[in-house]
Amino acid sequence: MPVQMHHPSLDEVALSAVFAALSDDHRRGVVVTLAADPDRELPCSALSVPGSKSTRSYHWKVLREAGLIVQRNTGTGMTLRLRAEEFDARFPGLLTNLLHLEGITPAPEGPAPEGPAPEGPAPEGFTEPNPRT
Amino acid sequence: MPVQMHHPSLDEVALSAVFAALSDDHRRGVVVTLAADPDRELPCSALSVPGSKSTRSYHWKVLREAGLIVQRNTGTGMTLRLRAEEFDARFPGLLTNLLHLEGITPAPEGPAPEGPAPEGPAPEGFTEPNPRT
DNA sequence: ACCGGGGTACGAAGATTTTCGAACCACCCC
DNA sequence: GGGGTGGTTCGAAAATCTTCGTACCCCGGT
Repeated sequence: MPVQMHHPSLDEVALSAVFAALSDDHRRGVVVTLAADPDRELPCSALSVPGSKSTRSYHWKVLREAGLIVQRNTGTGMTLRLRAEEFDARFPGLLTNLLHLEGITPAPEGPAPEGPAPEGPAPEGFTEPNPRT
Repeated sequence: MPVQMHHPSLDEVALSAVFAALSDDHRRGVVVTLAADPDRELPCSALSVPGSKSTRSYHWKVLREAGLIVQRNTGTGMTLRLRAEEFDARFPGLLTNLLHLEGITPAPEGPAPEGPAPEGPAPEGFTEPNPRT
C-alpha cells in the first residue's frame, strides 16, 4: 500500500537470510549484475529473472529482506539498487568475495610473480584460525 | 550401504549448494566449529546440532554434498573433517570470509593505526568493480 | 478522465526442505 | 557370539519456499 515499501535496517538482517537469498541462481545473478553496474542501480526491467510479474516481485522481496537491495520507485517502472556500502559494513567482504567467485572482479591473488612475503598476513590460502595452541 | 559414503569432487559442487548449506544456522555452526579446531576434524558427537539421529545425519549429508566436509569412520563413532584446502581452492576466500563474519578470526582490516596506504589494492570497503568506464 | 504499463499483496497450488521413526548395518566390548 | 552404541537409509508427515493468477495501486500519456 505505501508507495515506498519496507526495507530492513542492515543490523536486523541475519546471515542466514543472506545465504538463503544468495542460494538461488537468479537472485545471485541480480546481485552480481547490480554490482557490475557503475551506479549499482538498474531498472528491474533490465534484470534477467524468469517468471511472472508476481514471481519476479517475490524475488525482489527476498533480496530486499536480506538487506541486499533497495527498491526505488521512478514514476513509471522501478529500479533496484545494491546496498553495497551498508551491506559491506554489516558483512565485511561478503559481497567482494562473491564478485571474485563469480569472476566479476579478478581474484585478489594471482600467482605472485616474484618476491614471496613470508612475513605479514598472506591474503591467500586457507590460513588456519587456530594453529594448534 | 558402503562403509564409506559418497563425497563429491569439489568441482561438481555448485555455489548454490554451498550457500544453501550455509543458510542454516546449525549447519553453519558445524562449519565454524570445525574451522576453529586445529585439526579441522571433530567427532560428530561433539557437534551441537539438535534433533534425532536421522536429522543430524541429514545435515551431515547436506554439508557433505556441498563439498564442505568429509565423513570418516573411526571404528566406533565417526568424525567430520572440514575440506578446508580443497574447498578454498574451489571457492577462494569464502571460508576465510565466513570465519571473519562469525568472529572466529579477526577482521583483516582494523582501523589502521597509522600510515594509510593509498597506493595498492586496499583490501577493505566495497571497491567498485567497474568504476564508471 | 480513461487506459495501459509496471509493480505489490494475497491466496492457493506445487515443489522442495526438514524432521522423525523404523529398519538395518558395522564396530567394540564382555 | 550377543548386546549396546553410533550411524545410514527409507518413507511419510510437517513446514517452508516458489510460482502463479487475481485484485489492486500508482503514474504517465492521450
